[in-house]
Amino acid sequence: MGRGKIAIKRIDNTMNRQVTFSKRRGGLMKKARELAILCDADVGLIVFSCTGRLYDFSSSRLVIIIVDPLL
Amino acid sequence: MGRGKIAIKRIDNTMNRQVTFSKRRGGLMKKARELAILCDADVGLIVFSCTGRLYDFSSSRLVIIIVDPLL
DNA sequence: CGAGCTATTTATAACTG
DNA sequence: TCAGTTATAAATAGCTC
Repeated sequence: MGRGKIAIKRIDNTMNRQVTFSKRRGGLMKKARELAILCDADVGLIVFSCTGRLYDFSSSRLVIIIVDPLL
Repeated sequence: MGRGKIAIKRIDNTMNRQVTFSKRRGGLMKKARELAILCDADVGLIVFSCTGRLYDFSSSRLVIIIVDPLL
């Protein structure tokens, strides 16, 4: 989606990769939440950026336990 | 997206909810995989349908361990 | 029903200040 | 860099068979 079509492969340019990561991470989280609400499903989502930062979403009946993100 | 706009709240009609679940689950899995590839991130996604069926995606460096889906 | 079809909405790639 | 804009690609709600 967007002004150009992109192939699904690693984005080489670091800046573009960071920007895409931020935007798509937000979109994915939003859609995870919507699926949980619309369909009464339990959804758990964990995302680690390549720099090791953690982002997550979990619906109310689900718990995500991260034991060691770096292993 | 689609022919009509929908509010983000539980879909009451069972059949519609099942159809939406199937479609959106597929979309969410696809986007999780794309984020992992495009941005070199680790992504883990778990979805339980309201009937308890499990669907998941995890990128190569991540392992999802389900201890007990029903608890 | 389940699989496929589009009219629309939504997400987002590239652009801009 | 960074938040905001916009043109376009992609997802999908309701429909069709």
